[in-house]
Amino acid sequence: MAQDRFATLNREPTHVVLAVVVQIRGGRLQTLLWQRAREPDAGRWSLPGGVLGAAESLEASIRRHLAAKVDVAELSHLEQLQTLSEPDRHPDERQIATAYLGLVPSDADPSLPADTAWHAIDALPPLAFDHQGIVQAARDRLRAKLSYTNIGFAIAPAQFTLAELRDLYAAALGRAVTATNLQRILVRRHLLEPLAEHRAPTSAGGRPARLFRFVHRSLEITDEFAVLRPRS
Amino acid sequence: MAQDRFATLNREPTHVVLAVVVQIRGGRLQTLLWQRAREPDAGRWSLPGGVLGAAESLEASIRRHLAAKVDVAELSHLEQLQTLSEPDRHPDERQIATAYLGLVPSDADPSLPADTAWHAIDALPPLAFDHQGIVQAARDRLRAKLSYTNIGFAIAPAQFTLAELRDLYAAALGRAVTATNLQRILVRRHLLEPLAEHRAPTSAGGRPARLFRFVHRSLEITDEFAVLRPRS
DNA sequence: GCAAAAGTGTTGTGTCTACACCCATGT
DNA sequence: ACATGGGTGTAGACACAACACTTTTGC
Repeated sequence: MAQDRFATLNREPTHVVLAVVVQIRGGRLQTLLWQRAREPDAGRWSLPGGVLGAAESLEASIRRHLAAKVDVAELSHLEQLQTLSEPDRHPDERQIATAYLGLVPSDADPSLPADTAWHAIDALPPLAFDHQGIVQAARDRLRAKLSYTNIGFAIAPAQFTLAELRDLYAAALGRAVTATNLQRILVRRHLLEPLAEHRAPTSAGGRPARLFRFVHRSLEITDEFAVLRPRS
Repeated sequence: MAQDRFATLNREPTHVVLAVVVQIRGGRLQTLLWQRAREPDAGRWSLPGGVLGAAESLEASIRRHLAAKVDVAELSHLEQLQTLSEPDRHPDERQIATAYLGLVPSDADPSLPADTAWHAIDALPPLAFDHQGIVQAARDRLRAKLSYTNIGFAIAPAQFTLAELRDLYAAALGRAVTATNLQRILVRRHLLEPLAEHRAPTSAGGRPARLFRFVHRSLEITDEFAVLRPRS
């Protein structure tokens, strides 16, 4: 295949890697954006990333580029989203872009360079190029996976109360979630396990909340084939 | 981003596009493979595809390359799977590959070139490069989407009996499926609609089977957010 | 005691699997 | 008539949402 030749320009397009780095901050789903200094689209916010190196994989590349913006050790999960290739997606040159979804636990607070900031996904500024659609795809992917995988581990701290986890799920899903049912679903599926410790109540009083943690801290499919599956 | 420079070789890798073209033939899930004529991996079976052109999108490119193997009009569905980028995935040169999943309805029988043939996915020959894993990913994607989308339209003919559809689902899922429950699930979700016509029984007798068709013939999510969703 | 927050019990509903039973045709 | 394959009825299991109720704390 590599030897095939056909009658088009032989110049390879530039391959860039982008990431939608998502964290729940202040009860809202937010993503990391970087303000472009140069044309095209100077001044516009865009997804962090950069050009793929000659000897690195896409995942290694996005980790390398993100390291300039955040502490990569804070990334609890990273997965490939899609590759964009419309010939006119970049005004100046032919550019292929592979987008990743990265998740940061809600208790991390990485320091950021001056040109980089968190933005709420439901109130984004105008974004450069086709980045708006990539962010929406990332949000949809996260929402879907909250339903059939254990991906909650990647947005939550190592330990948390159910009320805290409920707020994280509610922020990610964009709708109210009850702690009661959330607990039953996640415990029934063996995603969540209770710890012996409790969290002391605030000055407002209330019963001390039990702490929980996710059983596994890497992605697992927990509800495969919802339908057309035999009982046993 | 495009202007960024860093201390690696500036030569862009070759970008190829591959497709796992899937059809159910003879009650088995099969995929289209092409026998490599040249080194590396000469003689090995590999996924059809080719080099991305300078002015085309990935999807346009895979359609163009597939046109050399099958009648592209037979493709009922085409979606991007993933992009592979391990630096050593090709022995001779740096190569990025974007893989697609293509579906062909079971009643199509496209004519094929001499170097191309259908192979049952559960009994593949050794494949070139990392193509084995791509085929598995394609199969898993199809199986999952049969549960929560209307993707059945893409493996089925325009009209079919429930017994025929059951056999297609069974072949794709790799497990027994009952026509009774399949009908109820798909009719309840308004994916399937009955037609007035019936199919005449064979010489073996039996009640004439009603014909059905899919309501929509493009991909739709039909069972989003199985969990944590209010009763509405 | 009372407010506040966490946690449990329980009921009802909808979706699915499984299986028995009925229907329509050819020979 | 009876074999063959298509189609329907129905019961039971299960997972889930909803909500009332109980528990444990601070003030």
